[in-house]
Amino acid sequence: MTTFLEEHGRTHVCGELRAEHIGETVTLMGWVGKHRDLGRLTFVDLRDRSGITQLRFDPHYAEDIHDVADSLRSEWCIAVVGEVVSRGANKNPDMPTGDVEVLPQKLEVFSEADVPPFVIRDETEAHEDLRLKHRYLDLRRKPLQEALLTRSKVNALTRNFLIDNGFAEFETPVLNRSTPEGARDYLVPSRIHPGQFYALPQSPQIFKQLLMISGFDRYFQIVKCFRDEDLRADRQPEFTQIDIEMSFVTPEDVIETCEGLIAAIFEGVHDLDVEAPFERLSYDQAMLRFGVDNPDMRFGLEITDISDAVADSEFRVFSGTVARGDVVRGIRVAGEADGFSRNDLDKLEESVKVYGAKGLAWVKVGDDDWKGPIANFLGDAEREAIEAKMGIEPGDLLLFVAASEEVACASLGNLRKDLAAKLDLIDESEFRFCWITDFPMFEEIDGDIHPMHHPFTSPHAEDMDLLGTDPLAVRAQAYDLVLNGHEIGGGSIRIHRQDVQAKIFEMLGMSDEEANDKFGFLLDALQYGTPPHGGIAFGMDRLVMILTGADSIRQVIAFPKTTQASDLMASAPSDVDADQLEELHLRLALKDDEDGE
RNA sequence: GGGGUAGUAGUUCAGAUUGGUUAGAACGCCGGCCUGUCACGCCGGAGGUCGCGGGUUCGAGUCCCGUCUACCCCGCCA
Repeated sequence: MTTFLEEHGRTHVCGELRAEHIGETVTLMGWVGKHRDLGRLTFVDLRDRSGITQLRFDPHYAEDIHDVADSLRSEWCIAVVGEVVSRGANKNPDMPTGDVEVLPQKLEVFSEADVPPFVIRDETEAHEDLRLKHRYLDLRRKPLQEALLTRSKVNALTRNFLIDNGFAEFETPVLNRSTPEGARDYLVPSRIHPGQFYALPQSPQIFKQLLMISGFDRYFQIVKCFRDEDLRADRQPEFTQIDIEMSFVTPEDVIETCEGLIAAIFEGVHDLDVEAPFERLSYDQAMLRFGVDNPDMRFGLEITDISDAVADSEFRVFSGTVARGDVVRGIRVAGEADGFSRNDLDKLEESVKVYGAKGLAWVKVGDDDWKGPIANFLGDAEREAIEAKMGIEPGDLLLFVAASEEVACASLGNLRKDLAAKLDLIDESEFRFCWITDFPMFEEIDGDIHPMHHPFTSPHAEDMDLLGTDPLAVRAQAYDLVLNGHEIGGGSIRIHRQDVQAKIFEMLGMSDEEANDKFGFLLDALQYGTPPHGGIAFGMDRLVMILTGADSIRQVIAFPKTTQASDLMASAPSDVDADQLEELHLRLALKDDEDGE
């Protein structure tokens, strides 16, 4: 006996049939969407990833399959053989295949389906946790199918562009040694080496540099990376980078290549001409004007420093802050003096307190006077000075934070985003790129110096002398690509001189012994004729998220994890057998309140 | 580690302010009718550990304490 599939191959997909196919006999395979039973006449929407075709079961045509047709239920996987016919006067202009329907003469049920836990349709109301538990069903929905197909397209466009531009793709180890800097590592115990561990890569950074030393010139890899840190809407513990490295290049060369790649991706996905070169902003400028190093440039609401204007203010909160060496900065919200109630302003104040601000001072600019709790403390001279800096008009709302530079930036930077959302200032169809350049080489955390990017980043040539005297003033040859307020890529020119690399390790508080233990292979390799090189890594998930208009990278990852880093479908992580632990030379040391689940 | 929001039929929610008879609706599901539907329509029906544990009370979906899970944010993310 032959099976249905042996007798009938799929001739078309469900989104394909048009008026021109009328009269053809076709074989379609897919899933039952809606079935509408009108008594003797039954309509079934047959769905696959290409779209939907309406099947019409009419006993005049095939009496013998009508009972089976009536028994069809949602999400059954079936096949039909039938004739494509016109819908005549009953065309459905809302669907691409709406001119036609298929009259099945044969019906094969491959698999029946349980009633799904949520209805499979484009717009679902089901909560995300339920959908994650049955991800294979959620992935039947069109928005997720489109997102993953876009992701596949980005993969292909990336490979094509880079291969065409002389890049070669290499794989690097997933099982690697743990290195001290950066994020927390995911560790893998070694069975063969008792007590020792591999680490999963946070990025293939050192390996790609070693490939440059080997002479491969132009490397790329689309690669999974792992960081054991807390999750966010745009952060997963495993994520995908488009990893790129080039030899004999300046930052300009890397940037130019990236702009070409991005343009190719946007053209391929959205048929959109991306304007290059992209806007550039130094890190200092970005922090001053936007408060963050990933500014959303689709709207204004820039931040203004008014410290000088209020240094001698009667308003002690302002003058005292400036006297301490901290800053007073503000945002002018044009024409919104009447747009915010006292209650609204209280809410804005709560939102800046999250970032450490003590409060949010506000002024409503009237036609001939300023109003608000602090207005009386601001004299004419101060008002004029503030006006000169912020360009004030009657009807404006002014918002101020007095705090350390760090807190002022963070609070106003995020207030700026909140305001834009509230005032609906963001054009969701716009893609606005910006390079952030000249990052500081180091940042100080609790008195210790840490690399802002990573310890292989090269300082600016002209700042090299500052390494010994004023390390916090040293600028790095590092650049981030920001799109609509998301960092979608970051890279740098790397250190190619062994003595400079050793010096950086030393500055980071690493002894020679420690540096040799952890990075000896890199320091050795740098001794053998290292080309100047640099590169970048793009966050694929974030890029696809923005390309598809998703608001979380979970929507563009086939099987993502929850904010507790769990896979609700596979129930990972999980306990393991005692035998497995034994083999790996591991013994659990759980505290009383940890039961290992 | 911290802050916020949510958890009640299969699903999405209402019910909680003011503790009190039998916890409702819509969608979905099941059955019946229906030959042009495409959010099909009409009639009928089934379906509940009110997240979990404890407490207060004559009585708890409702009040109190604890806890779990999901989401958003801070910290963290070279």
